Order: sequence, then structure tokens, then C-alpha cells
Amino acid sequence: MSHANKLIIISGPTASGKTKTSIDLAEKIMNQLKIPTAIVNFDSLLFYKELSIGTAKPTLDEQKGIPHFMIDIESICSPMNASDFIKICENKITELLNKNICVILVGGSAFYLRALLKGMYESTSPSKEIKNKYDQILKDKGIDAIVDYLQLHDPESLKNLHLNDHYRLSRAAIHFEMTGTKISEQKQNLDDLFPYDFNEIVHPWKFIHFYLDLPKDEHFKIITSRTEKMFADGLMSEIQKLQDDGFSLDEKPLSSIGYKEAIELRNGQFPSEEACIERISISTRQLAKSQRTFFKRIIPKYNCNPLKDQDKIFSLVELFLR
RNA sequence: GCCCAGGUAGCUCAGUCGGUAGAGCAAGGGACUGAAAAUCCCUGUGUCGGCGGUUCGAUUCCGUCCCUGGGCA
Repeated sequence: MSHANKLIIISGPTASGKTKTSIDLAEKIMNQLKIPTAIVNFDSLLFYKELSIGTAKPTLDEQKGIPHFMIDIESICSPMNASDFIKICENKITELLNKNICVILVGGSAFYLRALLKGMYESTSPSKEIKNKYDQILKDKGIDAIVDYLQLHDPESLKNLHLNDHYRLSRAAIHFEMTGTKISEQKQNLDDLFPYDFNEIVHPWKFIHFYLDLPKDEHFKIITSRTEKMFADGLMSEIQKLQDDGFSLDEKPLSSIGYKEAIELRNGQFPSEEACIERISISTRQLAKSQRTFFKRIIPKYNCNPLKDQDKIFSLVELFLR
């Protein structure tokens, strides 16, 4: 039984049953195949130890004793980025595989998964100073100043990006200023490697990828009831506690779905809790939609229904690990 | 029963001094490399409540009926 370089990936939009599917699968692998198994997360908000209810993070109880990694590894005061993620995650996966532990990678952040498996541009994380500098340029002179700079140093990026995409235009300019190279060249290099085709990845890993999804009407019901449950479970007290612990509530991860709206509710910006719940449900559906768009292009993968295909998933895993 | 105010896109509403209409939100589609649950782009035909009338032409003016608020009885 050699599974030292084999990964199981479970992906899917938010609220598609990834947590339950992965834990059930881990239990089966341990009990029936007698292989020690761990779950490694790639949901970008489960990294933060202060966030639980609004991220639908599995509780210790729900984890059923399966070791979970890439969860609660950072504070919302110092947000992670994709580069931080892959550095830590690559090491963790290698370490687990070396111990002959079966790894199930689970999450919904397709961008992070792709960064992990297809690699990232050679670049650097923008420093706080340079980010501030560019924010100031945008404020004082507007996007034209950045467009002029790119026209001079990286005109190709201007073609790739929309004029309203200030974030990416600034990023292209910052990349040039910090590295002296064009980010558009990095993009071209990676595009040449078919970024959505995971048949060739940057690691010596073999993987099997299960993508979970549900019919829309079923999925919407689950999203709505999950949002209601977050409030019943104390989302508002979780935020109160963050404030009591000295957080400003401007931390970047708190601008994500659920937290952003709940903080607005506290500030009286919603007529009622129901209106807030409705807003969160809508934003969650929109998130699911954009996750689908991203995952749609990623190949290879098995499309699975989380409610019906548990047995199919396990038998494919059994064959894969053999 | 009477008097107001309304009935226009899935929702909230704008507008047409008469030439068949447009915003926000929703919805659909897409992009995405150090902020990614973020950020950005594209997509708006709907008996303009029904029926009549005036008019070359009515969603717009007039009449009438229906519906929804609010007030008076």
C-alpha cells in the first residue's frame, strides 16, 4: 500500500457539504483501510483563530478526532495571503505524507488551491509602505497616474486589465516597482502552463479531486438555514467578544460575508435582523456562484452530489489509494 | 359610501410638457496570482393595472372600472 505521494482533494462552493463529506471519508479510510488520515484546509477564512461561527468552521466535536491542519493558524490582525498559505501548506502536506498519513485537502478557495498546485508568480508581497503609497497616489492623482506608469513599464498589463480594476492595476505597478520585472510576463509564463489544468502540477503528488455541488434550489435552502443558524449560534456574541478582546473590527478578514453584514447590523445599518440574514444569504449565494465559475474550468475532477455520492467517492478513493 | 395618494422590470422606485421607458437591488454570465468569502467586467421588452375615448400616435391627457395604502364617515 503506497500512498506516500497521494492526495485526496474535496472542493466545492460554500455550504455544499465539504466538511461532512471529508470527515466521513476520513473515518472510512481509517476504519476500513486502516490508514491514518488527516484533513488539510484550503478555505481562506478558516485560517483565523478568532473566527468560527461566521465561517462555519467545524467544531472540535464535529471533527470527530480527525486531525485538522491549516485551521486556526493565524490571527485576523495579520491576514494571510496565497503565498503565505502555500509555504505553510506545502510543508505540512510533505510532512504528513512522509509519515504515511493520508491527506484530504478540503476547501472552497479555488485560487488558493491553484496557487498550491500550479505555483505562483515570482514576486514579493507588497509592503505596507508601498501599499499606502499607492493608495495615496490613487487618492491624489487617480488611476491615470498608475496607467501612465504602466504605459511606460508594463503596457501589456494595461491590456489584460480593466481601467476600473484599480486593485490589479496598482498591483501590477507595485510588482514592477519592487522587482523591476513585468507582472504580465509572469502571467504569460503561467498561462502557457494551462493554469486550470491540474494534470501537470508543481509537486510530485498524485491526486484525486472530488468537486461537490447541489442543485441550486436545494443549495439555496441550505444556505438560508445555515445563515439563520449562525445567528442562533451566536454570531453577534462572537463579534462582541472580538470587540471586548480589543479588536477594531476593521481587520480585513472581518470584511468577509457574514461578519461584514453582522457588524453593519450592530451599527444600525439594517432595519432588522431578518434583513441582515437575507443580505448574508444573498451574498453567500453570489459567492457560491463565483466559486462555481472558478472550479468549472479546473480539471480533472469528479463532480459529485454530497448527499448521494458518498459510496461512489469512497470506492474511487479505495482504488486510488491501492 | 366619500376624499386623498398610489398601481411602470423579480423587488424598491424614477420618468415620458403625448412619439411604446431607466436606475439601484435581485437574477444570469465572465474574469481572477502576495486583499481571493476580496476585487473587477458584461447582460435591462416590461400587455407602464383593465376597458373605452380624444389623437396620425396614449404608459403619459380624459372617462370608467378593478386593486393597494391612508383619511373621513
